[in-house]
Amino acid sequence: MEIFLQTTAALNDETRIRLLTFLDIHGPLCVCDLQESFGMIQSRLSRHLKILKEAGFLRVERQGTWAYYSIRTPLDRFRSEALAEIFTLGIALPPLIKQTGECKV
Amino acid sequence: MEIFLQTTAALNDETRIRLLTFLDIHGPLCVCDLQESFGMIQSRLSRHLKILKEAGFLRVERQGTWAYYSIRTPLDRFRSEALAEIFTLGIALPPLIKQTGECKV
DNA sequence: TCATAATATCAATATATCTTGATATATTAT
DNA sequence: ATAATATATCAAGATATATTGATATTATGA
Repeated sequence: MEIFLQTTAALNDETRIRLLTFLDIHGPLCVCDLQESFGMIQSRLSRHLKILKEAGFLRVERQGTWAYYSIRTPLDRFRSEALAEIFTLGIALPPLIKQTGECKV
Repeated sequence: MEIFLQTTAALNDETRIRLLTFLDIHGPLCVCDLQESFGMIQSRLSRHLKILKEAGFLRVERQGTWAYYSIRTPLDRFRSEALAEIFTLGIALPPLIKQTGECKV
């Protein structure tokens, strides 16, 4: 029950839905890329990414000080069906702003 | 987006998860049956049933003063996958206490 | 080691959701 | 119409979650 509610809680937030679709489209991105693209402050992003990771949607690859987030594969049936459902919604996303080596955000 | 969040919000509550599984197992039940079985006060049940109905999980058949709630069929892929996921959790449920005609709850 | 940059966590406030008790609505029987 | 029953809704307090700004942690390079 607990793990299921963790999953549904993760899905029950507009910011996290947008992050999931964005990461699914644009592949592994570091926090500062997302920060620039979404115009959000870092602590807010970090919190939402942690929730999505702990709910089993994301994986993190650390490269030095950077943390690259991407959709975890393979996803189980429920999570991948949720992701598929999200894609039918036609959510408007910001353009990707990718940092070139040095971030300084 | 709004409809999706309505669905995830409905799934993001332990009481509603238990109601969903219970209704899936025991078919159409009126509020007073659920009230007796779960030992919950009526207003609480009514509220949760409304949320599940508006999120597309339940349908209601009115028969006189009784309102019979059951799982809506057919469910779309996301909702039925959610229901399937719930069943893998092995949630403990109360025994069904069915009213015999007159309710008086 | 020290400075800098990227990310994570904490504390406080704001917002949303759940529960309860009271009240309202609707249907049936007298 | 009145009374009784089943269900729905409302208002208030309790609990949980989101956002923000500040601080802590971690890794890199001088």
